[in-house]
Amino acid sequence: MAQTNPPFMSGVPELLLLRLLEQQEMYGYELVKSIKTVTGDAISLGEGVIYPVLHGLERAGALKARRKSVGGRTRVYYSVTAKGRARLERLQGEWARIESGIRAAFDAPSHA
Amino acid sequence: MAQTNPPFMSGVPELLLLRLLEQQEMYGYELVKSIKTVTGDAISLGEGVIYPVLHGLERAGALKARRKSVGGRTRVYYSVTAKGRARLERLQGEWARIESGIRAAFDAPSHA
DNA sequence: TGACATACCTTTTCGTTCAAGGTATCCTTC
DNA sequence: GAAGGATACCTTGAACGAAAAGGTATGTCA
Repeated sequence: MAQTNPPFMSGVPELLLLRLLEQQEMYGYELVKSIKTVTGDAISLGEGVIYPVLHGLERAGALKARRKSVGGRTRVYYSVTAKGRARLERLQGEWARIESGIRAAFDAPSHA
Repeated sequence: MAQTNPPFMSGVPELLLLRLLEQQEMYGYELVKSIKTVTGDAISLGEGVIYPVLHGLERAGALKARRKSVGGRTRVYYSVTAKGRARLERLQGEWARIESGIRAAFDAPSHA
């Protein structure tokens, strides 16, 4: 069934990850749970989405990872770098632009 | 270079087309110009995006087309069907959900 | 004649989300 | 001590769909 690229989701995982990690370092599994709660259950991202994005952002130098053993389990904590903060800011601007454009389109008067 | 899937644009063309055509019938070229103005220049979609979406929506029964000759030129006017209106409503709901989720994430308090 | 706007369209590219599956450890319950 | 669920990491494959670039043709204006 693989319902891919559902409407309006492109770029959203990256934006949310950067936002959450900007506030405090977290690990993948934790981020999955966190996104669901901070968005008030509006947005839910699976691990299959989170991990690739995390790795991609790390490769791009936007995130920094460090391993930490907690109770026999290994966690990989991610935090945002200066480059990541810049990226977040750019993405936020992009989002604001699109969002305002759509709002404008729907606020426009109904007749010609 | 083909910068595909730019952040936050998935589903947006379809949403805007349905919104504009809900208000009055229009043809492709006109929609390209219209989207730029109603969104306050925030969103600009090329013909390579508009036409495929238009055709897809027509095939799906969301739009109805009729050809019209105007000054030697042929225009294809599109209007929204009942099915299209339902689709627009569903998409609007989707958009509202995502938008509210992101707003919630950014309104959340900055510390743990 | 040339240039530009109008008006339609298709093809190709490729990034990205998602579902599904895979491994391993820990904790609780029976 | 077996079973099941939660925790925690990860990869693969598919499919979608936005964008760029290119293509055709007519009208208008200088």
